[in-house]
Amino acid sequence: MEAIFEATARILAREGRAGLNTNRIAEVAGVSVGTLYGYFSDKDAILLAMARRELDIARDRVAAALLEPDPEVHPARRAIRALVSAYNARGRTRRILMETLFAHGGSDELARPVNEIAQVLARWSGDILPPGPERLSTVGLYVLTRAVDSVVRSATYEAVDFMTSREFEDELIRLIFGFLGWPLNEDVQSP
Amino acid sequence: MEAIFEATARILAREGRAGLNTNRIAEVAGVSVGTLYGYFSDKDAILLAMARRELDIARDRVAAALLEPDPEVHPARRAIRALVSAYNARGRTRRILMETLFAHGGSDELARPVNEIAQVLARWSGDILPPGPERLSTVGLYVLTRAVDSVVRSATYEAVDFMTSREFEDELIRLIFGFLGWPLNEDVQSP
Amino acid sequence: MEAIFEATARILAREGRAGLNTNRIAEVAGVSVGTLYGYFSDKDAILLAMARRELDIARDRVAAALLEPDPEVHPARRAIRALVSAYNARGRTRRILMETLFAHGGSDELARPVNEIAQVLARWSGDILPPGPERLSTVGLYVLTRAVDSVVRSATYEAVDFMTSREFEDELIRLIFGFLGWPLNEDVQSP
Amino acid sequence: MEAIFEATARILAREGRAGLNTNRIAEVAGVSVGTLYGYFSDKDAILLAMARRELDIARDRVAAALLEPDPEVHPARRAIRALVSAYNARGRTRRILMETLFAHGGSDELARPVNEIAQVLARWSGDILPPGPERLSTVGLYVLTRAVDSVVRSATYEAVDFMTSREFEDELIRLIFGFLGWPLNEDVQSP
DNA sequence: GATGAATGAGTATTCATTCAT
DNA sequence: CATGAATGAATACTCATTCAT
Repeated sequence: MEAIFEATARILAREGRAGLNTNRIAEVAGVSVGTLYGYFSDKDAILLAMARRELDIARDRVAAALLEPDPEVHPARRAIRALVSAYNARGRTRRILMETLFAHGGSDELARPVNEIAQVLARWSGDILPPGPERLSTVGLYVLTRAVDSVVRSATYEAVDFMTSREFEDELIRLIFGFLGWPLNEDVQSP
Repeated sequence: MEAIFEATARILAREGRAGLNTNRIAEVAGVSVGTLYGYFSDKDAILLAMARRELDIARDRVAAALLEPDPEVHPARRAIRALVSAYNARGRTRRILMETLFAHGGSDELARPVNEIAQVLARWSGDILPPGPERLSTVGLYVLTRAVDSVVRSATYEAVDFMTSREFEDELIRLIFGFLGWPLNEDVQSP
Repeated sequence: MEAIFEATARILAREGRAGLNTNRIAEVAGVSVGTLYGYFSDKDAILLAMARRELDIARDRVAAALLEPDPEVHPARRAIRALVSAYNARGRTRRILMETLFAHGGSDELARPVNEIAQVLARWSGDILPPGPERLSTVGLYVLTRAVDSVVRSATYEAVDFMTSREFEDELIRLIFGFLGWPLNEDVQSP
Repeated sequence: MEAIFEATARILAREGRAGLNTNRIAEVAGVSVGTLYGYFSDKDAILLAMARRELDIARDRVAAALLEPDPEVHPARRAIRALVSAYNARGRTRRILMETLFAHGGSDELARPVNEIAQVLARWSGDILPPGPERLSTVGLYVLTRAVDSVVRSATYEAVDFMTSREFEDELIRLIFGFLGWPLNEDVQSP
């Protein structure tokens, strides 16, 4: 039930995890507690389902941004923008959802979307990266993807004011290009 | 009371946040609940105090590593090692503590130690970084410090097996050097 | 609906009263809750109807056993066998049904079948009992019928291993004959 | 806590099992729910503890009655009186307690006090019973003790009006003496 | 200071029952 | 007649916190 997700998100955003209880969710969603338990086995099941959906949405957006054929903007920049906008929406709610998923042993699930992006990149890097020892190892891919993902995440949670600024974007580009050993000017003109 | 911290850490590590309650802490610490409330105003006050202590310890270690005059190992590598070892200890407990601090609006506090390290670096960069546009802006410093800190944090939470490997260290070095535009060979010989 | 009775009995036998709920009954019976409420006004109505049916069946069997013209086996022994076999089937289910009936103020109903048997005996005793003070008073009849009924019931609930043994039968015969002042040898040869 | 037992008994007597809930018990007992859970692990733990106590009390009274050296009244009659008076008090409450104990698999416990009385009788019967085949077998003892116990129990639950009458007592005596093959006149003069 | 028995507000969850389709 | 999604009152149990000893 979309209404239940909506209600949960609203409560989480307004009052945090402490203000969240099943009766409240039902009330805000405009359904009865019974109905709620008809759709979800558990209080946590709601949070978990939301977390997974959130994760999938972000992954899809980033993947789409990467693959989208826009010659004007460098794919890395497009991916960063998608990531920032995904994280920027529902910051607090998102954070609680991810914590819940994590607390339920979902480290794998949390990591999966990032890994899936990493795979897209890996398949890609053959065509784009200069040959040689610079080829990304598993650990290298890990460091790169986590770095980008977590810097954006941190910025969300700390609610920094430069979150959507061009400068933040540029520094992230520098992080990626620097790591890959690419010359920066290649992207400099991107709008 | 150190016993209280010890007990809290033990419970957190063994059973997670769900298994933590004041009566339990008191019991494990070998004191009475009353005593516990003599030292801490609140249940969360315990967690908060622990979180802050944890944060300070990590910051001190990283700062010490940076400043320590060991010509053999590059300061960046020393800092990374300090960071990894700080995060590697008491992973789960640490995570819960930080979440609690965060949930209490302590984003600033969570960010402070990283910022303090950033300041050490900033003061430093004048001497080390080549002059020019590469000078780190505030945002640049933010991205660099968060990137390193959060990659290590992620690796802890995901319990990756290469956590203490040389390769992981090297990739982090690559992340830093690449971002700063430093040539990698400078550090290659570090033991 | 026979299916409903069947389902209820099965659930009761397998999981006891705690596992019994209307949705479950409907599911196991292969009908919808709505249908269930078409046949019974109430959850308890199901149990009550079952209890009454169970009671009637046992009474009929015992009465039939008493009246059946088998010169080989003494009527008392036949009645005991009928009683034991009635109680022996669906022990747990039966017990819960009777408790429910009782809880609904059905002491009278619970007692009725036993009283009806008592009446059969009373009509009979004129022909069989020796005249005199030994004639059974109301209270006497009560004690005799309850004694036999409840000893068998206890044996069911306690699941004693001699439930269907000849010895148990003999001791019950001794209880009856002794109470009535009949000489035991009269029955001794019964197969 | 005696107050908790008292409250539970009162509620059970007035409103039956349906009206019994932990908050209510606490309220009536004049304590808080928390306190209640300090003394009992569970709602059922209260009922169970009460049931066991009730059982012990009845057993002690009957045993005492049997052993008490009153030459005026026959021991069997004294035991019956003790039993009737034990069952007569708190009929409904008692019934619910025993059902609970039974439902928790306590058939053994329910049977124990009766068996203990049976043992008292067994040790005794050597001195009193005429020698010969009339010696009570295990099954015989079972039938006798259950018969007496359950007739009285039935009378309680059905709330018969002759519960405390001399006639009921006499018929129970007849049940016992008849079963044992004792002549009835032996007890006829008992007051 | 230390103790720990007592408190009671708070919450997840169940399940008999209804009624629009 | 049958269905089964929706209802929501009811209830066992937890645990942070207090305060008389």
